[in-house]
Amino acid sequence: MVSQAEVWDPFHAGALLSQLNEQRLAGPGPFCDVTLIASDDAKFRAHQSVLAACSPYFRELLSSPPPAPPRALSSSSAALTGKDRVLELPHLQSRVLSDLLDYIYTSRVAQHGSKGTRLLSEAGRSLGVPFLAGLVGKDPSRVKSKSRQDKTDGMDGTDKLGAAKSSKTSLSFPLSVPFPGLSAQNHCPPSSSPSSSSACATGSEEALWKRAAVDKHLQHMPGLLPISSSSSSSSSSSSPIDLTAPTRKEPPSTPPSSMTGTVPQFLSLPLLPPARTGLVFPAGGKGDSFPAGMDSERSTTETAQILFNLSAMAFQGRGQLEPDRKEQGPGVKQGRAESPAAGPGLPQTNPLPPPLTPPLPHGPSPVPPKAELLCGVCHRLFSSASSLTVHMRLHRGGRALSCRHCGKAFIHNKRLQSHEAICRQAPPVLHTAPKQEPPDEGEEEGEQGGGAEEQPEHSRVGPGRPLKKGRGFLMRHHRPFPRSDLLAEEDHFVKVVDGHIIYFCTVCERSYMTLSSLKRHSNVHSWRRKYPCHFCDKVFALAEYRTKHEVWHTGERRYQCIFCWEAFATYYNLKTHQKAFHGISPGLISSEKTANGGYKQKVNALKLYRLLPMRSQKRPYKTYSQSLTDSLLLPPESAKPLPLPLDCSLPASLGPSELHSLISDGHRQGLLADPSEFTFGVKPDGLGLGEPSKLADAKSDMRVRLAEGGAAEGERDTNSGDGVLPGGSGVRPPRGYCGSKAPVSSVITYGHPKPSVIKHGTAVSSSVIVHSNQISSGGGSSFLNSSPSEANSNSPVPSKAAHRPMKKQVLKNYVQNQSEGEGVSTPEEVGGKQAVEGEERGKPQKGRRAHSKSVTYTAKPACVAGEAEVRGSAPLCQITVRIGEEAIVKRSISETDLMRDKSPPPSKAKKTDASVQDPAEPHHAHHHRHRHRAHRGSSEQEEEAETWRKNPKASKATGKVREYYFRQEVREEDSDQDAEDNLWRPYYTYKPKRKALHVQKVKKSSWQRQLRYKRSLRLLRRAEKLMDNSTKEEEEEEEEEEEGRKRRWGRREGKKTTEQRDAPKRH
DNA sequence: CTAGTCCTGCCAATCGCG
DNA sequence: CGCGATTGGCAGGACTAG
Ligand SMILES: [Zn+2]
Ligand SMILES: [Zn+2]
Ligand SMILES: [Zn+2]
Repeated sequence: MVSQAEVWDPFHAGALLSQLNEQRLAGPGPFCDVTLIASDDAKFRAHQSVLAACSPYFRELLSSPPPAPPRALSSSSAALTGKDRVLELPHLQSRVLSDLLDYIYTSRVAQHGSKGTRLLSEAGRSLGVPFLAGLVGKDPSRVKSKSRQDKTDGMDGTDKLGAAKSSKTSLSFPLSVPFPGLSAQNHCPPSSSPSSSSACATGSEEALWKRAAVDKHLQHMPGLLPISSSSSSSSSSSSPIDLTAPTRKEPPSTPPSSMTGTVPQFLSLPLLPPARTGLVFPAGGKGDSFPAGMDSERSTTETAQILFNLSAMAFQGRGQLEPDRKEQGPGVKQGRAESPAAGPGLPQTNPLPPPLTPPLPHGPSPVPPKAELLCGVCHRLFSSASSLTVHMRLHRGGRALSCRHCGKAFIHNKRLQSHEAICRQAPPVLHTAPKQEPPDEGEEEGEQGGGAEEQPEHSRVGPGRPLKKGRGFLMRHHRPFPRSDLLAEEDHFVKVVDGHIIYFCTVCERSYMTLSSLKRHSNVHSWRRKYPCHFCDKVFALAEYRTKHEVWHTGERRYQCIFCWEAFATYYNLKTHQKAFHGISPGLISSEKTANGGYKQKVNALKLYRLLPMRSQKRPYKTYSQSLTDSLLLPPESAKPLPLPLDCSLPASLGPSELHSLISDGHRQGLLADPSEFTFGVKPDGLGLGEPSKLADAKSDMRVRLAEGGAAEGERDTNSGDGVLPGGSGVRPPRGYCGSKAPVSSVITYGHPKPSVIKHGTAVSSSVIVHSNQISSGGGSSFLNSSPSEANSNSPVPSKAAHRPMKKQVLKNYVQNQSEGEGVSTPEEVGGKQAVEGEERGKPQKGRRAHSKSVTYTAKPACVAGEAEVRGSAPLCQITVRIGEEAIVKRSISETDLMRDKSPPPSKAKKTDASVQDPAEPHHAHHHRHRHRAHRGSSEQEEEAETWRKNPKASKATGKVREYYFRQEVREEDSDQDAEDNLWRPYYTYKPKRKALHVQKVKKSSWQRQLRYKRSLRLLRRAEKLMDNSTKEEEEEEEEEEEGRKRRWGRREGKKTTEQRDAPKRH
């Protein structure tokens, strides 16, 4: 077929195959359009055309419109884009399927023992892949070298195609593995990379990775593989050899049109970079490296044929295979011009060139209901298929990447790349270790206690390995104690740079200025400790994460804006609010941060917000920030019970119902009314955490009063609203969550009147100008909430906690506060001033008199910032803070400008809505699927905690109940499978931060060197570990990371930031 | 791009030990 | 009480998802 005049690239087939293989292994990229699900639910990504090209079975399957069932499946198990198909292959185990795909994409067959081979062979028969079918009884090695004929023999009836192919065999295409010359770099020159999509590495690293891959291939495929005569190539008509055939047929529309069989054509192939062209006759080079000859004999393998067949269509549009689908882009079909015969891989059934006639009803329906745009993994809903597709990367994506050396699976290319570099370096250890998966599996099992997921097959790591489900991954986190310990020991290494000690995580190489930070971080890898949410099944690696997360459940809003008194759930929300409504630039708000993103309290930082005490005081002490903050700005106010913590302030006398009624009237439904308002405990609002709880409303007044009253009472033991959280919802913590009960210190010292002071602004740059004189001390802040309410009768908390005496200081302060309370400006006052703006918000207006000295903060609109004032433009808002006892906020700004317009950010509305329905954190709602079960941990603590949860009362007996109560971190041992599902994981993986490097900018180069050195050390360590059988740890960790990484990389691979960050690390 | 999460330096509070 | 080791809260920039 190839015309004599034609020039052909002997390496094309191999390179193409290689690329295709990479595509599928790379995870959910734009190229793979079918997901295969093995009996054990393992999922594999592949190309429809490739599958169809090599298996009649797939061809048929894919050529027909997706059956309804499949669809369902797709929606549930994997989100797919319209084009994507999901094929469930219940008769194939993941391992077999993996091997099958490996074969299809690499021409190689992994030997897994007779059984494995047998299974594979069976699969080959059932799928019509002669070569595989013929594996049984054949010597693997031989098999490899076998010619097509052999394969043909094995074929089953399934192959309709069978016959045809042989003829074509004659043409040989070296399956080449990309010869050296073709190395990835060539394919994807960094410089040119941009054009290359996923297939090509965008970055240099990627290039390396590819190169590695190539090398690998070479190793594995030293010679040319025999061409299998397999029938696989579906179309008899299409001769594998005949390059032109397919191409020529192409319809005008297709891009691939270029393929004419001539050299140029090849060039045009998307997969192969132009560079390749030059390769056309790598003559010299290739000959050397490859035995070359690309004679007919060696040349093509079955896969090669497939590739050839595909080459024509591959990029025309995947649609070909799935002509029926409407979803495919409109353009998709166009590509398909060829007659059935022409398209090798194409199902003859769909000759439809007719893009026109697309859709079958059941196919992915043209317009899938949105309902279908549901992530099968997390159940999240998406508005568009594309978004869902992207999202799915998070779940499945690139699990399939595997190390060519050891087979270890990775989610992200980068990770793989780095791993391979290492792997190559330390072949002995790493290579083998991974393969000895047994340990790994064993470990999981042991730890998991029979996790549902353990499937030996899955555990295998290697190319084409099944994607593990989230659960599977998670499970890996569990390590036996011993290991963790071991890990712990090696969790870091230290470097001294310029006299500074820098701690590095051995796992991810992130650097830390402090050991404590590193240790804290290391748990992310080791999961030595787990911090389960008290409300849901999520588990976190850092206590802080859990704490923050729980806010979603409690609805607690601790960040109060001093300008408008609105309270927010997170600092972020507060900041956003102030920026939007008060024109305050973050910079002014407070502390300065360290180069690393860490934070350093400024001595005279001015805080424009108040941080209310944590409702669930896990730690009965006032935080550093609190004291500072309060002392600075809030002194006066603090005296007064803030409205926020209703629960705290709520007098017992007042029944919830009353409150409720109060609340209910007014703004309840109003725009402004936010859920937060109704925090009384009556209902869990759990709502918009992001939303400010409006202190100002009418209710606020009430609250204030109540609060005061409550405060007066001192600690109200009887807190009717026990479930209520400050600012928040009445959600009651389920398992041992101790709400306000915590003894503690919520009350903080307040009092020292040190008037900080502020001044009005003139000049500080941004919008707010402040000037503080002496900020000094202070102790603190005051929160009414302090009431140690321990007592809530309801509170599950054991008496112990309740009984805990408040600190003297705290009490003292508290008392003081109480007394001062009267004079202090209350929110009400503020409200009054705000009244202007406040209507919407329903803030009460109460006129108040300012006492003592006051300072005025001027906030301008962000846009106007600073300058406006200079010019004399009116400040958006002025805040007067009275030093001493009360703070008064004056707002001269028109509310409208500030608040109304911006008003409730969209997010607000959303959240509210959502929240109403489900108090739970929006994002993790889906996590609830799996119940977090009791931890079986051996650790006492854990048990305790558990006990508590199950039966709070039971735990009371122990004197330490409280501790447990508050600290439920679970040790590794307790791993619980279910819990694992919910393990927290970052969006991205841990890698050295760029900033860390920045910090040391000057020394950057040296750092890099060090890192490199470090890495080598790490390798050594790893090797050691491996020797110890501790391989898993790393793997596990890596996998975890990988997941995140994959996400990250997937998205940002090409970005500078990423590169930069990596650079130091990698180079 | 925005909204929101993640990370990590810094430090408060606690715990264990003497 | 001091001291060292831990734990984890906080800020706010870095970074991700959508
Ligand atoms: Zn790390
Ligand atoms: Zn939760
Ligand atoms: Zn505000």
